Amino acid sequence: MSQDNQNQPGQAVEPQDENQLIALRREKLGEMRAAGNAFPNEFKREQYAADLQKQYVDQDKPWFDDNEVRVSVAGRIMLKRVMGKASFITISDTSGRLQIYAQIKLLGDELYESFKTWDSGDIVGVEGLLFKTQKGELTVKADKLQLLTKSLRPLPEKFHGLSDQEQRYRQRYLDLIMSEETRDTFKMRSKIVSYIRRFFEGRDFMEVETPMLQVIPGGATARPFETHHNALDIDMYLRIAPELYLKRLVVGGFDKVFEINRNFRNEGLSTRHNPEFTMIEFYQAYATFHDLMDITEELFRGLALEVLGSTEVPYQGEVFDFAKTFERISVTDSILKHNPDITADDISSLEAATALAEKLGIHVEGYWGLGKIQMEIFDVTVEKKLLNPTFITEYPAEVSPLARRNDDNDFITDRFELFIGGREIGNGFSELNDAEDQAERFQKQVAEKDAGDAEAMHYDADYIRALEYGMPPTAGEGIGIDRLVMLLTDSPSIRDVILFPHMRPE
RNA sequence: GGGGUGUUAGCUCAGUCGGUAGAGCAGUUGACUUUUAAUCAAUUGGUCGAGAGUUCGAAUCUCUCACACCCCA
Repeated sequence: MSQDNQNQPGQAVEPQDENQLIALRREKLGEMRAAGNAFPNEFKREQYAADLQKQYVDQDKPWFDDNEVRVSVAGRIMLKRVMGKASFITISDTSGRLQIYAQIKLLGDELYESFKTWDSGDIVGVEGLLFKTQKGELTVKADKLQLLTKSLRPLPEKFHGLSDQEQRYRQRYLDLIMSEETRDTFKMRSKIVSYIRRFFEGRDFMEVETPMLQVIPGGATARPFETHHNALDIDMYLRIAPELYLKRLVVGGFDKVFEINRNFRNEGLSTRHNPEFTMIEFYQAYATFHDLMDITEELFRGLALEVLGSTEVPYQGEVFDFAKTFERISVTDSILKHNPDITADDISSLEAATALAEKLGIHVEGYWGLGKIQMEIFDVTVEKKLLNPTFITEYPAEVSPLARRNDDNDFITDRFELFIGGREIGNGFSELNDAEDQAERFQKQVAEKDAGDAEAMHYDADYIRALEYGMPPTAGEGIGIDRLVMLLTDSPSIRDVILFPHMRPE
């Protein structure tokens, strides 16, 4: 709280969207202030709504006549039905909903009259005995009732809720109040992250934290956010990936490490892109990209079973099968498989591939090699068709500056990307641990940067130095958590799985 | 960056051919002691996203801008 804020309680700054409804609630709050402490905090909540619903689901109405169950619950008033000398309200706490019965007989005239002025959205504490209504709904017969927090703003319509998407993203708190579906999505997200963490911990991986503020933004090809460190007087970047730091740790002898954290990329916003997004990256020494594909299948299958209870993953009208072995197919084979009119010759020489790319409407830059052009053709003609989980392998070295070259074919690397629902979900490879090759690849990246590729990598001399000490054969992978959560929660937009997605300021 | 759609009461939405701005919910007042989106009666509430233009007259037609959503690059 700002110290120079001279405003006294109750004389708050006039909000711009003040209206009749808010004004009246402010008046009610004013009366509460005059009557004593308007924001009491000594109420002790003892039970959660959902626990009680679960615990007493099998007890019938007469049971409660013989068994006194006294509870103390608290939550937000979502529904209110006043019938003269008795009322029902439905409150919502973090676990679920519970009905409260308020009678003038039990509460007394004064409290009951006051209660009738309370509004939906207000937060209340309730004590009383449990019973079941004629329709069998578990209800608390309130003998103590206290308004804990006055809500000054009216809630959205009780039946339709908040449907304006912009408002749901900008005022997520309101979306969470109104939508069980939204609450479930983020509970699911928490479960997913928790499962992933346990999965790797259970395999002796160590969780680490590496710099988010980096002097050289490395580990991926993307535009970084720039910032400045005043004391050191140097420009710094928000990280686009943790990769190079995690591999330094493998050099240091931490054979199995993982990090779940945010990356930042200074790019456009879309249903699949948010400027900050969450990735898990994990690295395992003495493993290959084949091992990673096995681990990934195991992880995804386990996750689906854990959070959905099934290996069939419904998504936007499709169903993806996580039970079957994930298809493994090379970049070039996948192009041929999904495009009967494209021949192997069309994509095996720079000239032919360039011609094909241009026919597909791709703007080919002069510095692109065959590998880059193949990937562009793949992006346009294959990616969207990869619905069931598919590992695409044999990525060109040209577009894989950190991956180990294939022993039999140095045009390609021991790398894969995982696609589900037509979207890239993961990217992994056997790591390039040849310091001299890595130095050359960095130099090539620098040349591409000079040639106009703003996303090309910087030369990271300390990373080369680390590799020169020797990194054991290692494989590493990154998985986009947000896109994974989208899949498992059947969410069409990345904004639906990020609590506070980035929007243009109001 | 390009295209499409949208923006009307606190919320969910109507608004015909350009002719005085509508409903439901919420709110307010009254009735009602087992309701279930309670019900019944009455009633308050509007810079129609912003600006300009056409017109006797614009929520409605035209243009510009803002924001959002969707599609494409």
